[in-house]
Amino acid sequence: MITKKAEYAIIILTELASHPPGTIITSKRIAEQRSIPVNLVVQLLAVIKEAGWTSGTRGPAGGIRLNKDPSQINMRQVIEKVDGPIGITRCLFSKVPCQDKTRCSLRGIWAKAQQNMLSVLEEVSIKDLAEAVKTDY
Amino acid sequence: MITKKAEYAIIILTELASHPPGTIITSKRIAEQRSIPVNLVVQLLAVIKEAGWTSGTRGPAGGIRLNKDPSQINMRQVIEKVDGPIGITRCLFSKVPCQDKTRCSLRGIWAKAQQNMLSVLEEVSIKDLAEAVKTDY
DNA sequence: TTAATATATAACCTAATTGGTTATATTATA
DNA sequence: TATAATATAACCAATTAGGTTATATATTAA
Repeated sequence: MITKKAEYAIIILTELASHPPGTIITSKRIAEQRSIPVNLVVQLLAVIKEAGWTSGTRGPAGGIRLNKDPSQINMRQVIEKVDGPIGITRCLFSKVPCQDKTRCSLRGIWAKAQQNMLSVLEEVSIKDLAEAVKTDY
Repeated sequence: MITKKAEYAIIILTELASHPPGTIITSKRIAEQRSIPVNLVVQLLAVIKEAGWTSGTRGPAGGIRLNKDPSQINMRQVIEKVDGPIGITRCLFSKVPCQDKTRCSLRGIWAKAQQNMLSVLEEVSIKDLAEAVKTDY
């Protein structure tokens, strides 16, 4: 399952992307705005930063800035960065198909089902999400 | 994630469906044929039986018989019977959408991604799987 | 220079889930 | 009546999810 942490990470990036480019926002503010535990925001921002999508400046007046064009970050990328590789089945994590005939027939089906799911998530960017939120106002 | 138990259940039904209609097979034999722990086969057959797909006769010369046309059982049905309702995200389990704007925008996307996945699993029946295995020989 | 504010990083914790095992009861046949 | 089979329930260890706690480090303003 896609974890809540991955969902939070998407929301955090969306919050950053819904302000003018270059805007610096504090973790605390993001947490308040989106009702996410502050500690989790901080924890997730560390992972997000690892991907190079944001950078942070410390001290008073410090905060987080979005570094990458949000139209170039899609949902799948964020999920995989936070949760690791996606697999709807244990089977899809192993490189080698197993020996059992039925199970091998299944592998192709799992893969197709998963790809159908992922293609939706690949088509939606953080920018799309930020705009969708704005139009809701 | 779709559990190994659900996958096992699919394999068990496929094994039953790959013999002439009405054939009685023991749990032990299914377990050996498909390399599944016997205890798990027994446990899963209890769930499968609940759905009315099979019936068992006890005693020596007893075993399990497939009751339903395997073309009428699809993968999604089996998974949901064993694992319960499917949800790629915690969010999709709650009937009510949450308040946060970003999260509500996400809900529709999760739902679409999940439906794309499920439609694949709905299209494949136990009969399809049993035939796929046969043609592999 | 020091207090306050903010990110950065790591370790820890509890509850639920997964993938199974164990134990026991029941039924039917030889 | 012994044996082979299903039926049912309880149990269990390892992993994961979701989050907290603690501490270090950098920056600014007074």
